[in-house]
Amino acid sequence: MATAPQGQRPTGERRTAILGAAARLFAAHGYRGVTIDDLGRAVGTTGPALYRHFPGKEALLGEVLVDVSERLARRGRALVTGADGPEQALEALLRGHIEFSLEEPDLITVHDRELVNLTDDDRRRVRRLQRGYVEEWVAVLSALRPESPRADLRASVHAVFGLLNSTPHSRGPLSRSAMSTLLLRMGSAALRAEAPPQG
Amino acid sequence: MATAPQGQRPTGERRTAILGAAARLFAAHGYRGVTIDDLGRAVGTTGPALYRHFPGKEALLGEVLVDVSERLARRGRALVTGADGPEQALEALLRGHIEFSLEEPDLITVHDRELVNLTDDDRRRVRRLQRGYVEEWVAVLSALRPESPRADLRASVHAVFGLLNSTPHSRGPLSRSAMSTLLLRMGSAALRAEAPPQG
DNA sequence: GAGGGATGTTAATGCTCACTAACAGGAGTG
DNA sequence: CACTCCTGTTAGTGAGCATTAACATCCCTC
Repeated sequence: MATAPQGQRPTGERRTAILGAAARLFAAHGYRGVTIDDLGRAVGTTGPALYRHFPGKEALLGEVLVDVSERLARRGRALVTGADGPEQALEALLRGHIEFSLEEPDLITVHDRELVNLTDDDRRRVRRLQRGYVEEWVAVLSALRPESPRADLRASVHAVFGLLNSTPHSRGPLSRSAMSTLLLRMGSAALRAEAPPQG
Repeated sequence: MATAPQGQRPTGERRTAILGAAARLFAAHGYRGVTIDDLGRAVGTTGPALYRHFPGKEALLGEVLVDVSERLARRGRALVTGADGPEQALEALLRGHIEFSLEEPDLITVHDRELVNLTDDDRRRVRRLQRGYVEEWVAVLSALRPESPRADLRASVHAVFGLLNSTPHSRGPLSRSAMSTLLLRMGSAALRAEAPPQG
């Protein structure tokens, strides 16, 4: 009646539009604060139309989170293997993560906040991917300071993620590039400071 | 029938028990993932008994978040005014925040995550308190490096909060004191690194 | 020992919301 | 044209859950 439902191009462009809207809305209102109808409206359809593309709301969140986690993990691996030694690898990881968090603040927000709303199965999957990404960082750090216990390095990496992921909440009036510089500087200082007093 | 509802001591101890359970459960399952009945059960009553102590679920969340924010802000102010110069003030702020986040990880988690579920009114209140706390840090930093724009300092402070607040997610096998040392070291390195290239 | 306030209990009530049913129309294919 | 996907639409349906009603008990004070 309203808009004609024109046939879709080979790529599920409606699908990706839904995923985008989901990320944006989940970031703004939280998973439980967004209804199926909200999501439908955001992509120009009604709520139930979503079920033509996804089995349900949980699956939607699952796909968003698994996808982010995969992208981060894949990118991390690529950056490390492509780098020329651990010093460079670390800088590449920092720059890559910062770029991601400035580019996709919604995904970062949802990733941090909605783990609790996943299916057990999806949560396991996301956790595994996260672990892989963290271990990528830990391996690089460990090459730089072999004397530090892995547990310390792991905690340091999580701490730096917290620092870098603060972006969605705090960029304020700073330009993207100013924020990027600031985070790079702070992040690498934090990681460099992590060595225990003695040796 | 079951347990006798003995008269309560002058302090609303049931009240504080409820607030404690709320913080714990909200941290574990998210605000929307916790029902009134869950909360009642957690303090040894049934759900509706809560309404004898709080007007509703939203008010409960509001009280938890306003309370944390007030405690942080008050403590921040006290530490700064009691300190001997900005260098010491900064260290006191760092130590204070770290202690808080290690002591009350649930409150930190909820504070970070559930802002979105507050009443507009409560959200405003919490935001104001947060702003006050941030400005406390910014003022100290600004005394240390008067040439840095406030906006940069503000972003730096948020970033360091992200770093320090990573604790609930990442402590792992580290002891409290090891984690505390690590965070202090990383946090102050990050803040010290924040100065822009030139001057 | 009667009255009242504080605190609980169980049983509604009513709303929100994910999901399903039933039906419709366009696009490609023979 | 007839058939079949594919993707929509509107109108249920049923569960979950915050909140309220109605009623019970204990403690305190007079």
